[in-house]
Amino acid sequence: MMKREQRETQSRRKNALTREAIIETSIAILDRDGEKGLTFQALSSRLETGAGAIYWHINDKDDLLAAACDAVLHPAIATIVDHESPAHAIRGLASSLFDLLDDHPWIGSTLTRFPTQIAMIRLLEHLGGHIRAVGVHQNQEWAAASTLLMYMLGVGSQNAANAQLAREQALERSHFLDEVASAWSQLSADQYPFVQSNAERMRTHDDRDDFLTGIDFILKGIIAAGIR
Amino acid sequence: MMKREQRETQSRRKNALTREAIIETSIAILDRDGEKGLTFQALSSRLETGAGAIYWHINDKDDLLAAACDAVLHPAIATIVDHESPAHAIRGLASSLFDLLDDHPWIGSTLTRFPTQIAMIRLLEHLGGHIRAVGVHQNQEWAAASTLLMYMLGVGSQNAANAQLAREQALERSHFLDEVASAWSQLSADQYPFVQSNAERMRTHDDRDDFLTGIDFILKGIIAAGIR
DNA sequence: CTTGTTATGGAATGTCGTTCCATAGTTGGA
DNA sequence: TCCAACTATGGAACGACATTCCATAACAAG
Repeated sequence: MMKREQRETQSRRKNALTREAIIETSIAILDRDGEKGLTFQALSSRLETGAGAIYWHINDKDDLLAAACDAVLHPAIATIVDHESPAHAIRGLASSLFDLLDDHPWIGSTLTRFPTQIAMIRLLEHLGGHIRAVGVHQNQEWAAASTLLMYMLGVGSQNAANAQLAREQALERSHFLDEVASAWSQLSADQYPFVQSNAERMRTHDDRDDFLTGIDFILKGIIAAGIR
Repeated sequence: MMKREQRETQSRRKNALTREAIIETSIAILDRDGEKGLTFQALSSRLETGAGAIYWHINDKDDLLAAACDAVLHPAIATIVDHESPAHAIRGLASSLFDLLDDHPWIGSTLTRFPTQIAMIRLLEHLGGHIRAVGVHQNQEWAAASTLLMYMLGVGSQNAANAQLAREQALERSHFLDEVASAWSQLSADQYPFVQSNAERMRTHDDRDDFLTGIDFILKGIIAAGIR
């Protein structure tokens, strides 16, 4: 009766339910229906089993979400190629990560919710390696890598939240941003001159470009702090 | 039967339940017991009423959370004093915001979850005003303000998640970080040289300092990009 | 006092995550 | 071949929760 620990993975039964199958199906549901779509009801009906069987393979829903997150992130991070310079490498990592979080918005909130996940350690490690290659002073390398990571997670969560809100209103993402832009452009120019005058930009801008511009700001700042 | 819209706020009853009282009590519960502590059960028992009465004044739980968020942020942002330079002002705003999110960790996740909140517009407006004062080129002012905001939200969500995990394990925040540091320091130095060698720093570092160092990186990068 | 509106509080509903448990499948030994 | 012992299953049961429903209390105006 001792759950399923780290035992050998050989299936003793045909059509056996496996942890991997559960995670893959979960990812499919998350991608299609978002975070709220992943219920044990939906999961067990898709897997043609009961909730109890699923719990033999996973601890709880948090475990499942963290595993799904890792299953998507791990191979994606591993395949990132090296670049000519550390700065390019960081930019490339950020770029890949953005695309990944854009395809799987649920990762943004999940990754933030379970900070001890191995996926985040791997991200930090990659960032840290490049940061060291840049030649940042040892006292600042941690802060530099953290800053980049926190920024990436911030954008990721934000995109996730936008995707979630758009889904609730059954809107396309672009239409959703259109509505935000309209609302912001109607703000009083006295009270909110900055937001109001930039509202139009919401309609036309490219999230990805803005994100990478932010990465460039941070990189520039890190390097500038280092050479001083 | 048309709920309670924007009608006049005069109470027609003594000991009247008001939206404001509900929000204040919610904030008290959130501060004491975290996000999971805020249930309609807890809320109605504290207010000595029923769930139905509460729903007369609020739309749903999301409405309540957003309102609580705003009720804390609005006065806090408004009282931020001006500083000698725009860069100092941004640093001051960041600093105040950090302390606020540290005192009310639930704001971190709530603010991220409802991006259309007025509170976020106000934050952007403040940041944008200072960014303009710095003299950033108009093409970049939006990206610059967004970068700062995304970074702040990233750190905020992360602190919120840490606080939540610490609460679940009934640990003090410092003990929680201690455990993270221990786990990270036991990582293989081959696979994770950067994280492993910085694990010790987790135990001694000051979150606040790291956060502000990140703000400085970004500011430096924004300014460097502008003067080029 | 009467009537209509505003507001209340608690019961009822439906959806979750999670646990329980009877039982089926599988393996290794007698 | 039969028999335990372990592994795994599926669905019922449970408790917590957000939300809705509804009878009725409190109030204002006439």
